[in-house]
Amino acid sequence: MKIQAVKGTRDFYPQEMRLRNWIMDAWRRVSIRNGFEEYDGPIFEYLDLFAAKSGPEIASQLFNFTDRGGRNLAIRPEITPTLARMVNAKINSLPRPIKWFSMPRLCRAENPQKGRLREFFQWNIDVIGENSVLADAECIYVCVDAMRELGLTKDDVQIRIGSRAVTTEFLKLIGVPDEKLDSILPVLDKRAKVPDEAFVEMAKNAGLDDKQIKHICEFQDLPAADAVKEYMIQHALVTGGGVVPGVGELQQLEEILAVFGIRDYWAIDFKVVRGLAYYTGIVYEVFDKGQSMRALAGGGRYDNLLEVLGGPKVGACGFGMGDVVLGIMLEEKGKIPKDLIEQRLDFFVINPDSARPKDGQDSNQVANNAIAGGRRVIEMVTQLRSRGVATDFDYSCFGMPLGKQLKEANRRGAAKAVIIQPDGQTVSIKDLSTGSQKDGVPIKDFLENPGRAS
RNA sequence: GUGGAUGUAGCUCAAUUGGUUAGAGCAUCGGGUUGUGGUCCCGAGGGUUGCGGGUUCGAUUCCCGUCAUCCACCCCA
Repeated sequence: MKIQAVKGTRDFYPQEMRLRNWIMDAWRRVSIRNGFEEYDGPIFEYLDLFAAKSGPEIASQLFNFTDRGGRNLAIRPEITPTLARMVNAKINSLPRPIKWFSMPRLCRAENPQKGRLREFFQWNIDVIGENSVLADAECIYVCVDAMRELGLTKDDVQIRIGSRAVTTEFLKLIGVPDEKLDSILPVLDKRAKVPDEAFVEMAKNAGLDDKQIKHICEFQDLPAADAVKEYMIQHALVTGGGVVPGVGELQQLEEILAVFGIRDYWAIDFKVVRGLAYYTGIVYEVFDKGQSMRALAGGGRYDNLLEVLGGPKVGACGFGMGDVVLGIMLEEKGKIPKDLIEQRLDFFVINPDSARPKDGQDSNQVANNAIAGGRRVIEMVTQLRSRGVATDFDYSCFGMPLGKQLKEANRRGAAKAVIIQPDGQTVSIKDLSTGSQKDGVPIKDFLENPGRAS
C-alpha cells in the first residue's frame, strides 16, 4: 500500500529544508535585531477561538475535529488569536510594549494553487500595548529590513499603505451610514483586484450610488495624506480648519517612515483596505513590483481584537508574511544563494592505507596497517567533532583505496580532506576546492586550531 | 465547491497510422584507472505506461469512468 503526501502539503527533503531554514533564519535574525522576542503556542486550539475572531463560517476553511472528550478543536489557520489569548492571560504582568514574533506552521483547508498551500509557515511580527503610530512605523520598518535581508530591493517589492481610519471617515463624509461601513470596506478592498465594471457592480450592490462610487474611486487614487485633506476641501466635504480623523496620523506615519530611512520602499495607496473586519487603523500589503500584483505580506492595526477575545481594550498592530509566495519570488528573482547546496562538511578524514597488498607485500601486514589506519580515522573524527567542527568519514575507510575515499569526500561536499599519515604523527590537509595540499602537519598542531588548517 | 489542462523509471522526456521484450539523458548503486577526488571508462538495478472498464487479433497510443497533480475561479486570516 503506497500512500502519498496529502495535497497542498510539502515534503522538506534536505535540499528544500536548507531553503526553508535559510528563510526562517533570516526572519529570526531580523526579528531579534529589531527587538522582538520569539513565542509560540499550540498547533491546535478551541474552534471558538478562531470563530470569535472571524465568524462561524470560517469553520469550513479550517481543519477541525472533535477530541475524545467532545471538545471542538481546530488546527490553527493563523496565530494572531493565539497571541491575543496568550497576551490576555498575562496582560497585567507583561511589560509594554509587547514586541513578539513567531514563525508558526499553519493549516487552511482550501484547494491549493500557486502560492497557496494547505500547510505553510508564516512569520508574524506584532506590537501590543502601544497606540502610537510609531509602532505601525516600526512594523513596516521591520518588514523592509526582512526584505533587504533576503536580497529584495525597492525594485523588487513595494509596501502599499492605506488607512482604515481615513477611509472610514471619508465614507461617512460622503453619506455612508455607520451601520453599512463593515459591509462596504471589503468591497473597497476589491478595487485593485477586479475590473472597473465589476467593482462598480459590487459597489452598487453594497448600496452606494453613482456619485458616491465616483468619489470613492477618486479618493482611492489619491497619492498621500495631504491630498486627502485637499480633496475634501475642494469638494466641500469639510471646511478648511477642521481636523479629519486619521489624516494627521497618516501624515505622522509618512514622516516617521522617512526618518527610518526607507522612503523608497512604500507608497500610500487607499486601495489597500484588507478584507478582514478587525483592522482599525493603518493597513498595508507588500506587493511584488514585477509581473503579478501578488501580495507576499500584509498587516495593520487591530485595536479591538484583544477585547473581543475577553481581554481589556489594548492597542495592537503587526503583520504576517507567508513562506510560499516568498519562496516562489526569491526563486524567480534568483535571490537564493548558490552555496545553500554546498559545503556541508568542514573536514573529511581519510585513511591512506588500503587493505589491498601490492606486489611483494605481506597481506596480513597490509590488512593490519589498514585496520590501524581506520582506527586513527575514527579517533581523529571524534577529536574534531568534539571541537564543534563538522566532520565525517567513509564507512569503508578500513581498507578502501585513498582515491575512493577522496571521491566520497568530494561527493559529500567537504571543504577539506584530512589524510592521516601512517606514521600516526602527521596529517596532510587537502583543500578540495583548490586542490592544494599541505603535508607533514603535526596532529597536535592541527587539533589546536583546525579552522586555521590550509 | 466550480472550470480547464496534464498523468510513461526518482527527475526531464522518447516510443512510426494502434504492432516484437516500452527507450535515452541525469540521478542512484556497483566496478575500473593498483597512495590523491571532482570532469574519464564499463556495468547494474529501477515501469502492471495513475487506476478500472470498453473497442481490437493486438492499446502507452482510441473511447468512457475514476483518482491524482497543476493552473484558474470562489475565498482570503
